[in-house]
Amino acid sequence: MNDRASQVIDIAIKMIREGGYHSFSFRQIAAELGIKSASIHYHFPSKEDLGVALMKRYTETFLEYLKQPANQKRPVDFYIQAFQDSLATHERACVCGILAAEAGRLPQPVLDAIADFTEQNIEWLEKALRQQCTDWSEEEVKESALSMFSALEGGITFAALLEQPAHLKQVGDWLKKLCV
Amino acid sequence: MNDRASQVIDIAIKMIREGGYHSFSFRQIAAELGIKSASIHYHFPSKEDLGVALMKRYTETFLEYLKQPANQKRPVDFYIQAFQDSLATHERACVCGILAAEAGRLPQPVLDAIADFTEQNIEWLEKALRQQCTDWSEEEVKESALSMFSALEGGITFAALLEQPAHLKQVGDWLKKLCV
DNA sequence: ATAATTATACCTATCGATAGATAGACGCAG
DNA sequence: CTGCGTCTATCTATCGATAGGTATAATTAT
Repeated sequence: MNDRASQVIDIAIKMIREGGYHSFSFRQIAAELGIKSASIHYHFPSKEDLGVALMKRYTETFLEYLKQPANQKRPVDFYIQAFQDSLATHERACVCGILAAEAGRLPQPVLDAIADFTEQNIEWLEKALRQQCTDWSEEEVKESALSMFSALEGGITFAALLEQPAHLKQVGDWLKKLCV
Repeated sequence: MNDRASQVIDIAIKMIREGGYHSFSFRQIAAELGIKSASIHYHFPSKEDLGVALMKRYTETFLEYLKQPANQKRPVDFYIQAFQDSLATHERACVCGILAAEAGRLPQPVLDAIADFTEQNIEWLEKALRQQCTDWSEEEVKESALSMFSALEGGITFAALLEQPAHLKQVGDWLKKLCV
């Protein structure tokens, strides 16, 4: 992955945060880079290819962020904080949640990449819950991981919509209370 | 609101469920009705007008549904069931959640209509929680209403994405356990 | 009661903008 | 001199929106 391709992905992700998959175009990305749209087709033959590449990078980046040492003690709290940090930085919802909402109009390979992000996040949360809530049953862990992920995705989406980071903070605090 | 305008809204809502605000066009709706796109502009001068009208109808319909007598005993459980019913019927996420994900590219009046749906839902949930969990503090009620709404919106979005209604059911069951 | 007017609901045709995508040429670095 | 990265130029398709016309129904005025 060379620099240019990486720049293209950066801008595409930024644009997806603004309004989803159908809100970024090769022309707009090219314009921002000072090149032509045909040059982007050189790096990513189709929009679908760019969509998949972008989702893979997004997943990698997010999982990499979660590896920070700060998560050692209370990993669930750290995970919740990651959502709040993302909202604070970008003032927008999670790319995965945004794309998930467009499911019916996305190419299958992109859908697969989104599902992969979801799966990996829930797995990470399950591990975190096993570590932080040692007395929980395996069933409790699995159900909670799924539910917490849903709550955070919904929370960040509506916090971004209403331009109220406090909305997500309340959801986060509420979730933290549940794992004592 | 005459028949034709109502039919237009029906189809637009159906198409939004498939892929959001930018996935329905006047032409496609017209084609499905056997008329021309210009005729839809007669009923709704701009796409923004249609978007607002559609969100208002969606909000009304949903709140009307919640008035069913079945909600008397355990209104929170009934609210959760409403999301599962919607997923079972349409096999798609909530129109409000879908549009919320596109926030950055939606006309302000449409955003306002979405925010209105959100606000009314959370208020409904607060009332339901006061009724069902009589020993909760007002702060608990408010935080829980917000969080439950977020969890259900996130849950239905990802359940639709993964084509796994069980995902939403798990979130619902998890939420029900929290209000004993 | 009849004529004139207005409203309704659609039509055809077209606009400018934008989308994703492709073909073929150019310059430059190794 | 080969090939990577970019260019120009263009294609087809679709978008929201508008102008202007038509036929029918309802309303109003004479």
